[in-house]
Amino acid sequence: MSKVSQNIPSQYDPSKVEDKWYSYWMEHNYFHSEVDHDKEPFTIVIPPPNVTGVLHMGHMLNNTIQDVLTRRARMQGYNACWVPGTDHASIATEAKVVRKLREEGIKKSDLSRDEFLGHAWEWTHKHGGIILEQLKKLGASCDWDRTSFTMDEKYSESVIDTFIDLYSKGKIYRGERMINWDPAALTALSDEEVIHKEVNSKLYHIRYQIVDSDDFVTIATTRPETILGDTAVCINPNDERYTHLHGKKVIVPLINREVPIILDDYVDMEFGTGCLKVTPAHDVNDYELGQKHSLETINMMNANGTVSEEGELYIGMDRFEVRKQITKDLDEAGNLVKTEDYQNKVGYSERTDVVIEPRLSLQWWVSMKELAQPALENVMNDNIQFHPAKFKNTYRHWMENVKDWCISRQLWWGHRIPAYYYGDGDEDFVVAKTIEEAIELAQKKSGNSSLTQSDLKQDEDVLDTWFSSWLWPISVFDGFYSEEEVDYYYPTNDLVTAPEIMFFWVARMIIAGYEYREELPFKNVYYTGIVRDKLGRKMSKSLGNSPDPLELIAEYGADGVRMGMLFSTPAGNDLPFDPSICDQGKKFSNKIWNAFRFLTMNMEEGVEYKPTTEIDSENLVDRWMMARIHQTIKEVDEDFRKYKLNDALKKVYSLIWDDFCDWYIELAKPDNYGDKFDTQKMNIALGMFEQLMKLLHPFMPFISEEIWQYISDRKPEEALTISDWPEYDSSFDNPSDINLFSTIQEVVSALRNIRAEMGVSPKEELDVFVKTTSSEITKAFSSNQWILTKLQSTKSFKISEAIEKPGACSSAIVNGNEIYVPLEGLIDVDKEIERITSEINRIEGWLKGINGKLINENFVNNAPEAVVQNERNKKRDGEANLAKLREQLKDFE
RNA sequence: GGGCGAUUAGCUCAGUUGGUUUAGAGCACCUCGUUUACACCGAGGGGGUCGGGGGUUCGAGUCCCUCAUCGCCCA
Repeated sequence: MSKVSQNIPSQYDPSKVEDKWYSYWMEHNYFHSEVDHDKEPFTIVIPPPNVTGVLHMGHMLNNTIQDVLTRRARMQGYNACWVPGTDHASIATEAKVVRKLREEGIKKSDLSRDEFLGHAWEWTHKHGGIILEQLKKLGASCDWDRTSFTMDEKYSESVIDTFIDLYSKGKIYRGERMINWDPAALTALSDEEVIHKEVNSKLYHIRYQIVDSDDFVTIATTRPETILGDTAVCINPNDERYTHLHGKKVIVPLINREVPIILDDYVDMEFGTGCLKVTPAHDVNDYELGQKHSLETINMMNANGTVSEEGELYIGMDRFEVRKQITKDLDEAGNLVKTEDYQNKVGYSERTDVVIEPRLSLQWWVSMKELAQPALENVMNDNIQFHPAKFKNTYRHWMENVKDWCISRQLWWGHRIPAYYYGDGDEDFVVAKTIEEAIELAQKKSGNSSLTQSDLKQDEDVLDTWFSSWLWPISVFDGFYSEEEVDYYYPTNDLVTAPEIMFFWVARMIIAGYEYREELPFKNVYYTGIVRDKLGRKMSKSLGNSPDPLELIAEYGADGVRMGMLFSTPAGNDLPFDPSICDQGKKFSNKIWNAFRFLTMNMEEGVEYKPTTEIDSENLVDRWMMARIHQTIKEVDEDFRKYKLNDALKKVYSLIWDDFCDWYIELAKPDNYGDKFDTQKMNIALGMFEQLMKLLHPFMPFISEEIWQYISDRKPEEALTISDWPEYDSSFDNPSDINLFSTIQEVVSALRNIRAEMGVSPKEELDVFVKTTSSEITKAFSSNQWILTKLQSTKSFKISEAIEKPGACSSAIVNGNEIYVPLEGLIDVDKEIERITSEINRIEGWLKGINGKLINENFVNNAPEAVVQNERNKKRDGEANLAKLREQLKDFE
């Protein structure tokens, strides 16, 4: 090291460091990966954020974790490849573009499809890169050359080809079904895009007159407006209350339509009145009843949620207005029996947050049952591991009850469905990649060889966004058209994502993986928690309860934010976020910075320092520090294997702060004020610092690289980010050194404790006597006495088994060794008595428990010998200590 | 309504196959302190009997049952 500096500021300033190193890493292409069959790949594909989105706290957490995994793998020598990219987010983006156009006075309906798409692309190009740029600020070590977008040309082609393939295999079909309709976005949604919320509604009891009778039946409904579409009333055939109604008809109020009373044991006799109104066009269950009993379906609602012509009344009125009005009208007509408060769950659109309408509609579907099989099996048998594993249950439940997937969306932004219609019949269509192929197929299917391109009309709808995202781990490697990359990088290693998209995305990627590569898409899925605010609400832009990630980075540094988030989030647990947790990260940065700064202040001008791990084998402190480093390497590796990232970080944190800063550096300080470090001592300290920076780098890449580069002038190929991950070496991991040093630490703590309790200043020189339990301990303490005297100012320090307890003194016991500190004139007798008495009480309580066990014959006879022996040892040591304490107490009485 | 998971110090969480002490860590809190980096610091300290109840066991925060509260998923 040649850059000796006396003028490093005492406050670490990340803003001066982070951009510099990110640029350096980019400049040297460290994050780029190429196929290299001599190296094992480590691959992560990013969960592609919404192309028009901006970074939120969830992204911060998620991408920090991916970066930690990627950086460590890179250091371990894997060919690390983290593929970034964005998702076109059909509904969300289209909604934003429509809103933007509306603000400019343009209605979507006034534009042609192509014109609209022009605006959408413009928007995408303007906003699409923002979030990826923000990830760079966080330090994300993505291979930016591989940045993908779900609507890239090649990617789009794979989506269309997949559609065609599944259609040809009979796994995609077109059919009229009950779907979830979003009356605001004017599109169908999949089941997963519907959020069920508990709401306070009303249950309306409405009576229907029986035809040719003065009798009535009363039904209960939360949606009275749908009576416009009623085509039956259903009762349970076993319901004796209604036997007299079998075969009768009733009159739908207000519109006076006669509809049959049907019998079906689907009806729950306990619920409401036991009579169910049936509206086959507007309720999933009613639809099935309708099918079963061949009921008429009346589609009484328009796409935008207003009443249609078929509704006969309230035509053009909004559904919720109608609910109010019809209740009033029913009441006036004498049909409203009562209204009661009622809590129920209502489906809302994930994107637009409007109430979903069940609606009968002709859509495209993926038949899921068969496809889901391998995806279910390979998670349950742990071929794909979930972290934490508890999510397997949720996954299984969904997979076992999987429903067909509605994939068509009545939107323009996305992958347009490759179906071409040549007539009005339900089957008058073909599926083809191009219109040329479509013509050929259509001529064949219709038997009409005169069909031309102008007779064909392509489906107006686009595919669900997830129908493209499920190909992500394959398509980003061009896996549908070339084996070269996908063969090497696939299956990927880890996927880091939120549990909330387990079904939307994770499950479907697994399905696509087995369908198209007969192989899992990733080996591990790490589910992050949800970042919440103090009130437990999910942080979101719309709620306005999320801090701006870039401002956080500006305040605490990317390292500080990364560390703060990781520190407080075990895998799968929600993170109640408070910006102040980043403060701990910032403080840690500063601590590291100052530890390093202290070393530089102890360097001699003109000396060439060479960091080394060749420690002074005579020095217990060196041996102990190396042992702690290697112990930590081992533990951290184990934590990574279990995906316990926050445990790993805590261990590195404690190694640096507690072991290295609080003990190692303190003991490395020169004896005399103004002296500099001895060169070899400095080299060792720097060597250790290097190891620490390696362990820290995945978590805090910037400060670790900064210090690494400061320690020595490094060539580009020597950057920390591509250096070797430290390897555990058991020859350094010496438990007896660790034990001895811990005992010495306890002696120091005991002396500090005495000073604190007695109000003795740290500067006051003490006489210290240590009466040891054996000659081995005496020897060990004596040869390391310098450690004790360096950390405690002493006049004299005597160690022996034969120490006679001096007169008035304060005392302590460490592992049976007695420590005496004569404090003439300073001793507060009452305080000292209290100290000893409370210790005696503690040990007596402890021994009581132990004796209780040993007296119990069942314990002595049944417990394993080692356990019993251990209790006996505890009893022996405890009693010995007790005797010593009682002896000490005597002197004060 | 069905399923899953949680409930350990003021807060956030550890606690491995039931057996080292009267249950650990970080943050917060209290006391002292400007000692050769760091007050974004150092030293010391207080604080929980592990949601309630019952059971299994020589022994349970750790296994079983039950109740309560909270969260998530599904209908």
